[in-house]
Amino acid sequence: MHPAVKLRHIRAFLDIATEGGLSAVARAQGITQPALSRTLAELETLLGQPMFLRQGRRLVLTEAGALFRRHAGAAVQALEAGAAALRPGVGGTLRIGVLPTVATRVLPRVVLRFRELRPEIMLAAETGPHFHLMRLLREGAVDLVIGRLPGASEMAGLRFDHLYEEEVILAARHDHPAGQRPAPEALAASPVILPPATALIRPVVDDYLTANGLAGLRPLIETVSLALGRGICLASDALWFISRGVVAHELGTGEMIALPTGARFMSGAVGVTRRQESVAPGLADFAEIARETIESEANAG
Amino acid sequence: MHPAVKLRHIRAFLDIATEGGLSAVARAQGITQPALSRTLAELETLLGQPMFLRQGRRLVLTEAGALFRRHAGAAVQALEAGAAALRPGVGGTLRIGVLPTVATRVLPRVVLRFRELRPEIMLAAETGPHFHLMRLLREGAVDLVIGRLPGASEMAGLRFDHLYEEEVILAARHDHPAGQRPAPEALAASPVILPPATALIRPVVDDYLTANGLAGLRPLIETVSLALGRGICLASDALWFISRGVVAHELGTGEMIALPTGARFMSGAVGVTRRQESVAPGLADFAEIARETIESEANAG
DNA sequence: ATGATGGATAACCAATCTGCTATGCATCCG
DNA sequence: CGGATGCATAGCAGATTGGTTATCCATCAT
Repeated sequence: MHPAVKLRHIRAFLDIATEGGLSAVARAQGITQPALSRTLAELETLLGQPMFLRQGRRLVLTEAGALFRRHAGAAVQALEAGAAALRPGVGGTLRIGVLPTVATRVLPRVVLRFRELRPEIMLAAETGPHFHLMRLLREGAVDLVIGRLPGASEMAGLRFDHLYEEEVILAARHDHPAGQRPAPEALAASPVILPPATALIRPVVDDYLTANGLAGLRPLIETVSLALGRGICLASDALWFISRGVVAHELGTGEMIALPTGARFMSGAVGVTRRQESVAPGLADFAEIARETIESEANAG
Repeated sequence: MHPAVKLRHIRAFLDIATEGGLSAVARAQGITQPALSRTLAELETLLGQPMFLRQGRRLVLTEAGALFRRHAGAAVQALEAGAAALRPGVGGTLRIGVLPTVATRVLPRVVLRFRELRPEIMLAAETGPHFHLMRLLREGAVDLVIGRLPGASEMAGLRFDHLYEEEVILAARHDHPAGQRPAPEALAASPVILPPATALIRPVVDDYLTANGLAGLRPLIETVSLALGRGICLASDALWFISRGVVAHELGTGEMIALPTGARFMSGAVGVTRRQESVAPGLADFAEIARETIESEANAG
């Protein structure tokens, strides 16, 4: 691009494009119409082609103009967002929907890091079953949902950024009698906790059970709640089908173990889902911070 | 943002950030070090806080600086891309991976529209089974893949933008004897064409068959090829499990029909998959054009 | 320690910018 | 048709810009 293009040109261009005329914009900006006219003429010269068709006294975007407008708009928006990010003080609220998978391990780090970088933005977390969160997302009541990839049928108008891959495991208390015995065997002998029908991982678990001749198995209870599931597992011989992330902490401390299922069958994508056109304050940063956090962790681990 | 911030400031800032020093940048830009020093100082004043820590004679980005850098970088990139989009002449090549679903109906329109808007960019289309295309995408041999959402396990580092929802249907020639009889019944009486094991929709079809007590059904052949599948269907009583988009044209002309399956079970997301960080020429425009095309079609239809 | 390197600051200045007014011309609306 | 509205062009002027040189100071490497 010609280096003489200035932000002033871009701003003027964008205003004119939205307004559809010079005089109104000029008045609004407190300058005269000729000044603005010249600014626009300059830009068109620098870019090498007209941005508007002069139809009578109306200005309508050329194809090239419309194309450039998109880019220019994005550019200015990015810049403004950058400056806004620096301004201390209130920066609005970023509302995030949290699925259980990420609540234990990933999200705390992301949140802490986010707070460092964007202290002016308040975070509000909403939890619940995925369909609830997806509806909130669609309605605009939350700005993003972080967790497992939603079902394909729910993705219209949404955008998904992948963070990492995560499996469903079969968790038990550390001194569970099944020990290292293969999972199907253990499943027949112990009470089982399944994810509820509303959970994204439930179909995957059902498939596994069917494949191992355990279709129709009657669970002790259905839950993905850490507090509840863990409590039951620790106090009994129960086995729990759950995303690894949910019990990552307990696996780390040795309080719980993952029984070998003999298959890495039950893995799925975890990431950030947002509305495609959303520009909530800090959203882009949150997504990027999440990615960086995962990455650095992967490299460290 | 303070309106006195100029592109010059931004450019200088970005250069300094990458270089890590003033003198080198000043030399490279053909200006003196004091000039650049002042430019930077101005920017920091306008933004309200320092972008660099002066550690000895080294300049290292502050947290705020790093944050702003991301935004600023994106902004400049967007602007440059916009200007580049206007420049007529060679604009590089955008290599797209095409899955069968979109080849018939959606992609032709998108391509034509893209050609209008970005005539300088050459499009090169690659087809094949999805895992092949995903590998090409990952390796950088294609810039995007358009079609059904890839399996979760393949999405690491990728980004997915949803375009529309599409079902798998059971297609047959228009005067098929099964007529409006429910699909499960018809399936027992006719040869069946299934998608190959490498196709994304195969598991979905298998689930359907299992649910209808037809697991293990032996297909006439496995294919998602329009030419082959259509040829066989038209010349026989064969029934074909295929994404609606593949035979959309034939459904439109009445040459083929969709048998009622009594379930909208087999739907899935269609969209654009790309590397998260990719900035191939025209990529963003292609994705946006695809979205607009779908949208306008949805509104029109 | 010491010379070399790199950044900050100050004083200065020419070129450019960015506004203005005046004016012309086309179009739209009664 | 005629007045009002809106864009383009031209000429002009003050403010600003964006560079310069000179100088100082801190740090780093030898």
